[in-house]
This record gives sequence, C-alpha cells and structure tokens, in this order.
Amino acid sequence: MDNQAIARVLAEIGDLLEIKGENPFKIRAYRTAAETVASAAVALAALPAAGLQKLPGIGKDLAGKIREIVETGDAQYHRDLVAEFPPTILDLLHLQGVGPKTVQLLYLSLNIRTIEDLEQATRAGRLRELRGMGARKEALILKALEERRQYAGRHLLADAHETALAIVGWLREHEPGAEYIPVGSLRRGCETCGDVDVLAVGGTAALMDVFTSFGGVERPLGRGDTKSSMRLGGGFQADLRLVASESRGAAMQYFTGSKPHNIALRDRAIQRGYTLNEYGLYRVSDNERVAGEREEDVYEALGLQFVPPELRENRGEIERAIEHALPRLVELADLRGDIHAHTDATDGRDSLERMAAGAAAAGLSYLAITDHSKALAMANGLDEARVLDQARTVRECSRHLDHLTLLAGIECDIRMDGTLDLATDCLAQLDLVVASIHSGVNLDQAQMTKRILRAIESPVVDIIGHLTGRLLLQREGYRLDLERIFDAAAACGVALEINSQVDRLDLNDVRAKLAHDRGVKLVVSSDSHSHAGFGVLRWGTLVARRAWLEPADVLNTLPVEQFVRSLRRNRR
DNA sequence: GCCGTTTTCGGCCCGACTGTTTTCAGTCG
Repeated sequence: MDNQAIARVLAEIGDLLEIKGENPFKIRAYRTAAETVASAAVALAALPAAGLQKLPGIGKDLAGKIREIVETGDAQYHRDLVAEFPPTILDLLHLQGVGPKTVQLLYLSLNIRTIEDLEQATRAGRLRELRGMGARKEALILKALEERRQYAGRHLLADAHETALAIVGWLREHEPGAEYIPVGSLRRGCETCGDVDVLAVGGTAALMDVFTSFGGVERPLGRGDTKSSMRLGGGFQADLRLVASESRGAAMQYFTGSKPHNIALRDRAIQRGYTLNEYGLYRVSDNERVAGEREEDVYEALGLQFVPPELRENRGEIERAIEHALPRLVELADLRGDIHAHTDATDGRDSLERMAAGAAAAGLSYLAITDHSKALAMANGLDEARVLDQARTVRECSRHLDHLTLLAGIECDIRMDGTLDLATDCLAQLDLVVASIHSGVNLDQAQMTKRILRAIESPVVDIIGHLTGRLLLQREGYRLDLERIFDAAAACGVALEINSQVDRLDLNDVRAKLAHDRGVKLVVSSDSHSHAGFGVLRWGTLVARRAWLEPADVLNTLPVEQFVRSLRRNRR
C-alpha cells in the first residue's frame, strides 16, 4: 500500500467527519495527516508506529490507524463512518456552493446519496422544502451540477498562467492605477491549478467592475468591493482580491498559500503574541501592526528566513526557515544546457539547424539532440545506421556554431524486458543516452521496476527520461518501486529527468525531492519538438524548485565540459 | 486528534461574500 492510498483513506475520514458535524479540529487533524502522508519522502507502509509518530501532526492514535490501514487495507473507524454515511455523498461535497452542512441536510432530510439523487430532487423542486434553501440556492446547485459535467476541475499550470496573464492584461489596460499580482497555486508553481488568483494592490472598488467585464467571464460567483469571483469559459474560476498598498506583502503571503503553510505560519504568530491576516501582522497586546507592506517583513517578524513561494507547502520549510537553512533554489537562468530535444528526423517539427537556433535564442549554451529510436516506428524512430549518421551531422553542425555546443544523443526506448532498443556499441559512440519507456505501460509493479532497473544497470545509459510516465489530468504513472529505482540510479550514477512538458512534469516535485534525498542527480530538460519549444524549461525549473533543488543538484546547470564529464559514461 | 520556551488540559487561523434571514449560518479560499 503506497502513501497516496493511505492518504486517501485519511482524507475520506476527514470529509465524512465534517459531514457528521464532528469537532473541526479533529477533522483538521485527519486532513493534515493525509497531506503529510501524501507528501512523505519514504514509503510509510514500512515504518512502525513509533516512526510514524515522529511525523508532524501524527500522534499515537493516527499512527495506529495508519498501521491498521497498511496491514488490513482499511481502518475500522473508516468502515464505521462509511456505514453511517454512504461514501457517494462525498461527490456532493465537491460541488461549488455545497458544503458539509448542506450535504448532511440533503442526506438526512431527503435521503440524497448521489449526484443523480441531487439532480432529480432539485429539478422536482424538493430542495425548497428545506430550511435555508430558496429558489436562488436551487438555481446555483443546478448550475454547479452542469459545470461538474463540463469540467474536470483542475487545469495545467501553463493554462492557468495564460489565463492569469490575460486577466492581468485586461485589468492593467482598463484600470492602470493598481498593481496586479498573480498569487495562489500559480505563484507556488503547482503542476495543476484549480483556479486563478489575482491580487490587486492600491486600486479602488471600481476595478471590480472591470474584472467582471473581462471577456472570458461566463458568470459571476460573487462580487464585493474587495473580493470577487468569476467563472470563466473553459472552466476556470478566477478570484480577485483588492488590498491597500500598506497590506501588499501580507496579502501576497496570505493569498499565495498554501493553506497548510498559512495555518502553520499563523500558529507561529499566535505563539509569539501576534495575529496574522491578509492586512498585516499585528501585535495582540496593543493591536499595533508590525509588518505588512513587504512579504519579507512578515517572515522576518516571525523569526523566519524568507520562504520562496514554491516551498510553501508545510513540508518542513518552516522548520528550516527557523534555522535560516533553506536551500538556494535553482533558477531558470542557472540552466546552461538542454539535454532532451527532437528534430524532424523523427517526430520533431524543425530541422537540426532551427533547433540549434532556438536553443541559442533561449540563452542556452549547449543542446543535446535526442531523437527517438526505432521502436517508435510511428515517430520514424532512428535505427543504428541513422543515429550514427545523425551524430556525424550534429557534430559537424556544432563545429560551425559560435555560442552553442551540440551533443549527439538519442532518446532510446526501453523495451518490455528492460533491454535497449539500439545496440550497445552504437549507443557507446554517442555523447549521451536518455532511456525512456513509451510502450508496454501496463506491466505490474514488479515487472516494471525490474525493467527500469535493468536499463539503469546498462553502462551506456546516462539519464532516464520521464520515469513514471504519468500524464497530468489523463493518466496515472507506471507502477514502480521508486525507492529501489532511486537507490539504483544513485549507485550507478544515472541521472533522472525532470521533463518540462506541461502535461508531464515527470518526475514531479515530491519524487524529485525523494530522488535527490537518496543521492540521485537530476536534469531539467525540455523534450522540445520545435525551435520555439524551449520556453517550457520554466515549468520544469518550477518543479525542481518545489523539489528543493539547488543548482548543484541539477547537472545541466554545469558548463558543457563539466556536464559531459559528469555523465555516467564518462565517470570512473 | 494533536500538542506544549506559560500548559498533559484546553487550546487549536482568519475574513469576505451570499442567501435567507431579521442577526446569522454556510461556504470558500
């Protein structure tokens, strides 16, 4: 049983307790524990109860429940709750405007158990019989049901970024007096975003009208003088908050989140005699504001090093900030090379020369050409003769370039049995080999792990590409024993890729951190298929930052000679 | 249910907006 599965049971207990109307702090304890478990660096199934209790927010009781879940696949407490409330009512909880109290009311008074029940009851006008329910609420629920059908909920980071840019552009054009700052999960660099949050600083309430007249708005969800929410076409929700200049920093902190980070921060504020909200940090004794204009000041006043937005997930960053020992996170400008790109020799759109020009324009000083190997016939993958021919061309082309070095590589398929798609003596003649899986994705965990381990053990493999094969919002990754794979990669000197394609971002933040913690080096690569495709490196860099990586942890921050020397094939 | 540089008990983050209400509960972030 993996951490995610354990976390799901704990989170579901939290949801069911909320519907039951239990003590909110007990509910929070389960939710905090679920988040801690989901982002834990090691497989908790292997830990005894005593070890579990060392994790923050997990005490004797929860440690026991986690052990029970690991050993029996479920917890009796969970089963009891499910017997009391059908688990399908949890779907209702995810509807916009429907919370735990409403779900409980719907279930106990109308016996509504499913989305379908709710839709029927609403259309039949039965909701109006209930206290606190009127025609407007009824219409809101119907709307929420329709939107649920239409949209899955979350969106890729890059799409959220585009939407935020469009909103900010619109606001700047029509109400230039204020400053506009995208915040929320977008600012933290989360791989998917549920909504787009924008902070307006120093404007007037009039800008709310500008916001609601934004072209992409489908319907308003709420509109006030300091806060408005809109549903946009394509399923995005956008929130705008307005604060005065003196609260700029506190508001940035507050609306960037995450929720667990903010709760921990406000906890610390209370302990130190302050209260923290979106307007500032206030001393309780005399209500004096001690910080608020600058975000850095809020952290400093709480005795903390400034925490970069990407780390604000309550995954140990506060403890490290107390010691002023946060990592110096890698930045996009630290990347000197890209080591995964395709040309029109296989499924890329552009020629070698155009790809080189694109990489140079993106400010890179080296680029590895890594087209597909022959197993990907659909992509016109290269066989041994073609890849060696291409390598000659790449090296020749590189000699004629002033500010860019081209490396001759391949993205070689890992076959079902873990052997490589091209002959070893061919692969040995290249500058580097990225090995990836593109087919046979449904093997069980033991087979898939063995397959990857075999590839890692091959002396001609330098890097494993998009290791887990997950596709965001589409497909879970392969079933893998990641800890074994990370340990093998570390032992063999094989680097793991953070693939920057917006729907991959693979490895993700938590796994890249775990890999690093176990001694693995990483690369951030674009997997670009066109000369304009190197911009995605910004997304991969965000993942690396969320994984706590410093420049020294990412091989392609090195100058080209050192990078080449650091490859597994060139190490002794 | 967790936790402790006042505490092993009594705390536990904070505020805006909506709808259905006549003073507030519910939802959201």
